[in-house]
Amino acid sequence: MLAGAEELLEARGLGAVSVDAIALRAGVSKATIYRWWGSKEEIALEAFYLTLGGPAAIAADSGSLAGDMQAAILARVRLLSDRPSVARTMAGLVAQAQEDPEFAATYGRRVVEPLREQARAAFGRAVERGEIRPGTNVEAAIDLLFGGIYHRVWQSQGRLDEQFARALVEIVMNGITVRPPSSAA
Amino acid sequence: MLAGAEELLEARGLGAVSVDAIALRAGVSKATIYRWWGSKEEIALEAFYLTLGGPAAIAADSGSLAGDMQAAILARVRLLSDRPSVARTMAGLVAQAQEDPEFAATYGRRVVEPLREQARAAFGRAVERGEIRPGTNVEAAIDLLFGGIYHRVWQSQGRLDEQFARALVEIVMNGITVRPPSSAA
Amino acid sequence: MLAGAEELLEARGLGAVSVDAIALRAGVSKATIYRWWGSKEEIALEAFYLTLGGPAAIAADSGSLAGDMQAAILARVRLLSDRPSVARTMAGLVAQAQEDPEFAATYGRRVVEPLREQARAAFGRAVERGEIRPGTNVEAAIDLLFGGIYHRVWQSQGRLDEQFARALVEIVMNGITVRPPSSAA
Amino acid sequence: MLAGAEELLEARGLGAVSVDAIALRAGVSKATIYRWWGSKEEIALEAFYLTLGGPAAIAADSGSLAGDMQAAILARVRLLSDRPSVARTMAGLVAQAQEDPEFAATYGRRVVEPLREQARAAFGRAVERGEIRPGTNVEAAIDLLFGGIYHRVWQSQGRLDEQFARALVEIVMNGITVRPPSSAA
DNA sequence: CAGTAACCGAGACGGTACGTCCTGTCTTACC
DNA sequence: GGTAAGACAGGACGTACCGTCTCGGTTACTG
Repeated sequence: MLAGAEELLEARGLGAVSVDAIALRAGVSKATIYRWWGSKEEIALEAFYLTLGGPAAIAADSGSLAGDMQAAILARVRLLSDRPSVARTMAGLVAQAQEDPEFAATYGRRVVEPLREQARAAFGRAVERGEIRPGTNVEAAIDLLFGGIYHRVWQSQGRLDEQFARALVEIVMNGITVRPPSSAA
Repeated sequence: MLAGAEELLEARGLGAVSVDAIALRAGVSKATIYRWWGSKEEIALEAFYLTLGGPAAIAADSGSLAGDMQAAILARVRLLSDRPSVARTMAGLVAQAQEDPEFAATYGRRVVEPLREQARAAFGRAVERGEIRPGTNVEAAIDLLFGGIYHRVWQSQGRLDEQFARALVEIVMNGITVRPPSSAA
Repeated sequence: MLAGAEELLEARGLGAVSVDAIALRAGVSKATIYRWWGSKEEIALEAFYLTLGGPAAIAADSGSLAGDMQAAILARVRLLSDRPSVARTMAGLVAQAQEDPEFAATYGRRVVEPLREQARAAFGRAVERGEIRPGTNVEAAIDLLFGGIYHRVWQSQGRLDEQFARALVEIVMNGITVRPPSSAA
Repeated sequence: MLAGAEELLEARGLGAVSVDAIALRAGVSKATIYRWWGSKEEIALEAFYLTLGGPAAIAADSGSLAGDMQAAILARVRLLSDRPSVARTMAGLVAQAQEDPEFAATYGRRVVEPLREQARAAFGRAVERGEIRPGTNVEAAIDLLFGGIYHRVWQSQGRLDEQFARALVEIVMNGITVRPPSSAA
């Protein structure tokens, strides 16, 4: 059922897929669909659940924040560049989240939080190791890194590759200025 | 006409506004709308044109890259936090851009490029001043900064305020690590 | 549903009735209408089905061809003169039949054939009784009688009354020449 | 202009021809069309004017009523069978005449009356010659003859040929009964 | 021979209806 | 008792015409 929905989404995109089509493909009645989900966006979200956020796959500790971030960012970059339909569908989910607070909550819980949680853990380890400056706004750093990816793929429409992923991490780690000041924020 | 559309979008959101409703509100026939625009997303884009990207409002040179970035980021943050309907509508535009390449091109030209252009100019001045490290991936830095904003408002659903804007710029300028090495990751 | 359509047709005429209006009046969705009928003409045809041709109401045998014809012609004349909207609507159906062969078939089956069948039966009895000349073109006689009515009401715009009905039958029965020869023209 | 309209009508039929299409074909602006005609039906009527009724083409006196009728009926039968689009278009004109009294008047004046006038003249000569029974309803006879043709072509959908034309005249002249009574109507 | 009026093509426009599609609810009949 | 099948009201879609209307650019009259 969710598998069929996923195939349809890959093939046609969220906007061009109707609940009727999903029901037909799954050999299921529309009423049954509405018994379990509230909209095609919820179906898409569930269909891509593991792919998009999953139940916080335990990320290995690489020993350095840069390594952990690199791994997380690269994973997401690869997902979005290898399966363009996932990026396309996510844009639809994000749009839906702006119009439906309940869906927004589900989206946050299923997609955003697992990744943030993972990132927070990595930052936590970095704090213990003394890798990052005290007073650093960790939440902002996370928004920066992931936001950079989505902005690239959704808005700038630029190349989304490993080199770009590295550049993101490099900048967030070290900044771009020539002579980093000794105190901050 | 565009004014009426804008009001409707503010009031109801892109998803809940129909072309019929826009036509009715504007005292205009639907055929006329389709003569000039291809979808309600195009109308929304044009209605918010100046607001969203405008014809590259010449940004003042504050003398430092940090100052220029601060100004640009703060402006966008204020736009999205003061007028939540703009953020909501933009999510719909971005989703539409993923499904319609022609619209994506228009969106890029009208919304993304003006801001990037402004940012590129600021970065160019910074290079001349020797403010940033050679080899810095300027495009990635721009995606980071703006992407951070959108990720915050659309996905993290966190507070979007001046403090957040400052944190974004601070991190991109100076990084987060304690002792910035000369090369990274 | 058909009752509502009939009222609308009576009140406004086929040309001025829209499918939307029929749907609204019947408290029915337009999609439902198109699920069952292909055009407003088909609706009109079905709405007037019994009125226009019906399932060949068994016509009584009056004992003579003149009597049978008189009854049939008079019935139609009364229908068209008592309910002018029926005549008006039929003209629209006939026009539609010229442009849509499938509709023409339905029209023939539902409107024309039942009456012709009835008339053929009456002529068959007349042949058995030896009332009519051998070699008579029965089909032409039927077209004459009914055609006379429609020509009067649609084209000549003359009075359509019992006297006219009698004149039609009288002429077809006995001709108009003074001394009917045994062969003609 | 009218020539172009006629071609379009032949090719597509009244229902499928729009005023825009006529204007385009004639290289004329729509406003100009509406300056001269009130509807596409009026255009069609004028385009087929001579064909359909003309300014009472003086019909030759064949010397007998049967001959005169034969000529008139045959002419109309040939017109409708040789140019099916004329029959098709006329059905549209007749339908329009039922919905628009002003158009009905024009239609009567241009199409119906010229033929009736010609027929009346022939009947008048027949009366002088003593060919027809006194008290004969001439108007009914005319409706019968022409109506028979239209009923055949529009409703019965049967063959419209010379044999049918002869049968119509034969029946109206001599009736169909074996032994015509000596008094009538 | 210039100035002016009438006309016309082009086509945008407000409006109405079209026929299609999809949504979310409901009922029916089967298993 | 749950479910497929699918009918249904509702409503938006994008298109096609209608009849009206303004534009300019020509003619063809007039002074």
